[in-house]
Amino acid sequence: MELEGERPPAPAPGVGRERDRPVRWREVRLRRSADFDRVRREGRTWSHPLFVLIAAPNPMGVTRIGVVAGRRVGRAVARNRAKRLLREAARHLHPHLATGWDLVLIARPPILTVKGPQVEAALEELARKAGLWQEE
RNA sequence: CAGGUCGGCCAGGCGGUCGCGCUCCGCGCAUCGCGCGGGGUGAGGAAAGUCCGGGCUCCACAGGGCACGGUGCUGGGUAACGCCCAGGCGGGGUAACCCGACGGAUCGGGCCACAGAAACAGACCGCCAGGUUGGUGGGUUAGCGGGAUAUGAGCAUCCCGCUGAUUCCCCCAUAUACCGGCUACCGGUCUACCAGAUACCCGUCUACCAACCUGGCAAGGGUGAAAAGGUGGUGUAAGAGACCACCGGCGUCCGGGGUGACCCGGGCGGCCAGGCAACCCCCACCGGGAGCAAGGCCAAGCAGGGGCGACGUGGGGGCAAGCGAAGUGCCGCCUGCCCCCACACGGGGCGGCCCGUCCCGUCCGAGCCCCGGGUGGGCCGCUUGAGGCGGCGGGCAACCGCCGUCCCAGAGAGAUGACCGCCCACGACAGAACCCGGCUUAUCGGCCGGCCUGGAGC
RNA sequence: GCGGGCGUGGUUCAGUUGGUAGAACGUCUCCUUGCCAAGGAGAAGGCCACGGGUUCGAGUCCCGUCGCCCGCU
Repeated sequence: MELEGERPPAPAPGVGRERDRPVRWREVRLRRSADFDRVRREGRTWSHPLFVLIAAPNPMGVTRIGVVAGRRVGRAVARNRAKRLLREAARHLHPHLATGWDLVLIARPPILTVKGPQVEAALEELARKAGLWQEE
């Protein structure tokens, strides 16, 4: 399912491969408003009915992930639900993602109709399209 | 048992794997801090909407008046409320029970479309009295007169006219005779006088209809959401609370009950004239402004520029320099700086205005406006509180007091999720962001209790 | 957290002392033209966002709900 054509720059080399270790989610979160703005301004976009993936390279050697659910998704309960599903999927699949990227996941309303594994499958599909997927 | 009504409670549960926020203990690295292991704890009845009320924090705290906003039966509860409890009154329901912005309409302004005579004061139809003018049909029958036919003449027969407005019949008219309907109209039904003379003459009495005029009336009709107390009687030309009886309502006074709203009984009064104050308004009571992005501390960083802007005046004091032939003293004059007082002006506190008051400033300038620059990190506030539970006591209750006991989320891109198994029989509305008390709205289903109505059985 | 505004025909908007809801454009029918457009004549189309209340009567006044938009910090 490798996508041909132009591809984002290769991940920074020489980063340790510690995929066996459980990911410490709090260390790989994208937190600052400036980071979100930078990714959405400079990054490339891949979309899926459940959510949208935006990716931009960073020079830090780690892959950070931010999660967004706007008012279109629903009220507070619905937005929390959407962000939890996206965080859980990202946490599980983080070891398979290329390093040195900042990712933003934007929830769409249909995500409320599915369960966890479908979100993980959708994230894997988008990661493959973006060329960020690394088979173990 | 069925239906109804009111109140209270629960908000899927258990187990396993991988994860999250906070916190405690131990160990390790070891400056903050980080990592590992273990324990504890972790969203709601509405956390929601932000419709009220407070606490807390900062700003401001002589005060007065006027605005503005809110609340609106009474008493109580409370930190406070527009909330709650109890009671009163009004309305709904067979009942339990539920609902009610529920002060004032004889201080004033305003509004009440259309219809209707009139919407708060009146007369369209109508009823009554008086006056003026005009009118009251036809038939039959009778009388009288005339004529025609016929005859000697008459009677008789036929025709016409007049009279009896009244006795027999018919028709017509009449919105207060009655019934029905599409209701000032239409249809149907009923009634339409009395007396008197010889229905002849004279005279008298009197009825009815129409139009108009003058006056009286407010019963009835019709309009409307709303029209002047209701029923019966007296009374009158016709009528009317004009008067009377009973009933209903209003005002006022007295007596009684209640803290009070209000209720009960009695007397008196005129029946005086509606509704809307979620229209203005009046009355009573309440209300400073902002909000945890409040506010405080630490660290880091930066760069300033422009515009508007009040006239100042008088007095006093201190210091310094100069001048008055001389003088480190005294006095006077003058200049500069600083301070105080009074007045004027400008600005601010003072939330909208005025008075008043306090503070700052008046050309080295208070304050205001515009442009530009830096930061957007950390800590505190931050959860022990009008707190939960249990018991006792007070109170009809809301609630309050005392004692005991418990600690029960504190995040900061923002913590409860993912997967599997089982059970109940499939899980609704929905996520804390400073904290409480209420209200309102959303909500699958289940449990418990009080009361009411109906039916059945003992 | 605090504050403000708006929901009316298909669309854009009016609508004051509360009294039968209007305009423009659009739609439809007819006329005009060989045909279309323009033009002329006429018509249809609204539970005034929703639910209660006040009033005889509510688009309008009061309370609540929903949706959309804006401002300040």
